[in-house]
Amino acid sequence: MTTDKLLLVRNSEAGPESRAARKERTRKALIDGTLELLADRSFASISLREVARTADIVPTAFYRHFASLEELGVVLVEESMRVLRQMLREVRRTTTPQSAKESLDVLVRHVSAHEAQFRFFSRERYGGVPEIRRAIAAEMRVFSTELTIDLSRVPMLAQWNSDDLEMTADLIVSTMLSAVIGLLEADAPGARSRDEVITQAERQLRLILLGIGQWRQHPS
Amino acid sequence: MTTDKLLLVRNSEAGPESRAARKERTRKALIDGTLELLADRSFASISLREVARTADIVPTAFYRHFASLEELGVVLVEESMRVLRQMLREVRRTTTPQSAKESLDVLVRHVSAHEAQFRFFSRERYGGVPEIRRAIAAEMRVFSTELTIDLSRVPMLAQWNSDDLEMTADLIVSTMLSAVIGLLEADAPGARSRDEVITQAERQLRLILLGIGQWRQHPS
DNA sequence: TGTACATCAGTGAACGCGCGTTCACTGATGTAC
DNA sequence: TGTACATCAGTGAACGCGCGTTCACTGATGTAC
Repeated sequence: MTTDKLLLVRNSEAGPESRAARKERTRKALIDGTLELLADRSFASISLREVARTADIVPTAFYRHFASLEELGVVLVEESMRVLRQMLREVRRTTTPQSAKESLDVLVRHVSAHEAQFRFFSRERYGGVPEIRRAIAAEMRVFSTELTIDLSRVPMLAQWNSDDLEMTADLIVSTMLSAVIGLLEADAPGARSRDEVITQAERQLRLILLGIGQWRQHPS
Repeated sequence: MTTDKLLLVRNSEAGPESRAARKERTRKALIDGTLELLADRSFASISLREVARTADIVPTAFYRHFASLEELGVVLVEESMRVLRQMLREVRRTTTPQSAKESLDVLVRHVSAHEAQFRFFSRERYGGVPEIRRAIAAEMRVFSTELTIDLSRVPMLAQWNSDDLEMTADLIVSTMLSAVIGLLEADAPGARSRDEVITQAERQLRLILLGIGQWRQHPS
C-alpha cells in the first residue's frame, strides 16, 4: 500500500523515473521550449526567465543545466547543424547533382521534420548574435565546399576550373536556401503554397542545370 | 559684441539655427544613431534609452520625435524601402535584363552608398519584428513583380508563360540578394573580398542567362 | 531488508540594474503688438 | 526697435517592472553498510 502510493507520486503513468532521467527530461524541455519561443522572435530578444517558464522550473534551476543563455544558444546551433549535416549526407548519398527532384524531396522532408531548427537557422543566420552568426556562416561554407566536390566528380564538369565549380555550387545552395525559407513561410497569409515553392525551386534548379550545360560553349 | 557672443553660443560655425532646424537635426541624429546601433545587432535588441544616448538627448526627449521605438522602426523600414526602390528604378532605367554587368554595378554602388540601410534590411528580413518582416517581404514581392514585367518585354522571352517568367525573376532576385549579403560581409575575416563577390555574382547571372536561352528547347 | 548519510534538481527570497513611461519643469526661440 | 507672452525641445526626478544572478534551503533519489 505504502509502496503503491509512493510510486503513484513518483510517476502517475509507469514505474519510477531515475534522477538522471528527470534531469534529461527537464533539459529537453528547456531546449524545446526555447525553440518554440524562437518560432517568431530572435534569440537576442528572449530571456532566461522566459525559457525557464516554458520548462516549468524556477529561473535559478536553469543553471543546473546551462551556465548561461549563450551556452543554450551554442547547443541550439549544434543541434541545427546536426540536422543540416544529416540532411546534406542524405542528399549526397541518395542523389546526384543532376537529379534536382530527389534532392528537393530530401530537403522538403527534412524541413518538415525539423521546422523549428530550420526556423532558428534562417532567423539567426544574419539577425543573430555574432557568435551564432559565425557558426552558421562556417557551416554554410562547408555545405558549399562539399557540393563543389560533388560537382567536380560529375563527368560533364570534369574540365571545369575550381572557381566555376564553386560559383555554381554557391548558386545551387542559395537557390535551395530560398526554397527552405519559402517552405517556412508557406503557412503565412499572402505567401505561396508549399507546392508552388517546391515546383518553382525545381524549375530554378533545372534552369541552372541548362545553364551549366551551355557554360563552356559561351566563354567570356 | 553682445550679439556676437550670442551667435557664438547659438552656433559656433555659422549664423543662428531655427528651432525647427535644431529639431530636424536631432531627429536625424536619432535615425542615424539607430542605424549605427543596428550595424551588428537586431532591432528587437536595442532600447529607447540607448537610441536617445546616441543622439545625446535624455530618454524622455525621444518622445518629442517619435511616439515609440516601433514608430522609429517604421521610419527606418520606409527609408530603406526608399533606397531600394531608388536602386530598382535606376537598374530598370539604365540597363536591360541581359546586361548583368551594368545591373551589378548599380547594385554595388547603392550598397556602398547606403550600407547601413542594406544591413538593416538583410538583418530584419527574417530575424525581425513581425511588422517589419512583413513590410520587407511585401517590398521584395514588388521587386520581383517589376522584374517579371521587364523580363516579359524581352523579345527572347515573349513566348514564356507567366509562371516561368516569375520563376526566373525570383531566381535573379535571390542571386542578387546573395551578392548584396556577400558585399555586406566582405570586410569580415574569413569572408570573400568585394571583387570575388562581384565577379562570382556576374558569372552566376551569366549562367542563369545561358539557362534561359535553353529553357524552352528542353521542356519537361 | 533497514538505516544513516550524500547527492543534487528544483525552490524562493533578495539584490542591483536598465528598462519604458509619467510628470512638472526650464529656458531659448518665435510671435504679436 | 522693445516688450510681453506663447511655444516647445530638452531636462531630471520618479515609478513600477522584468531582468540575470547570489544564496541558503528542501526533500526526494541514490548509495554504503
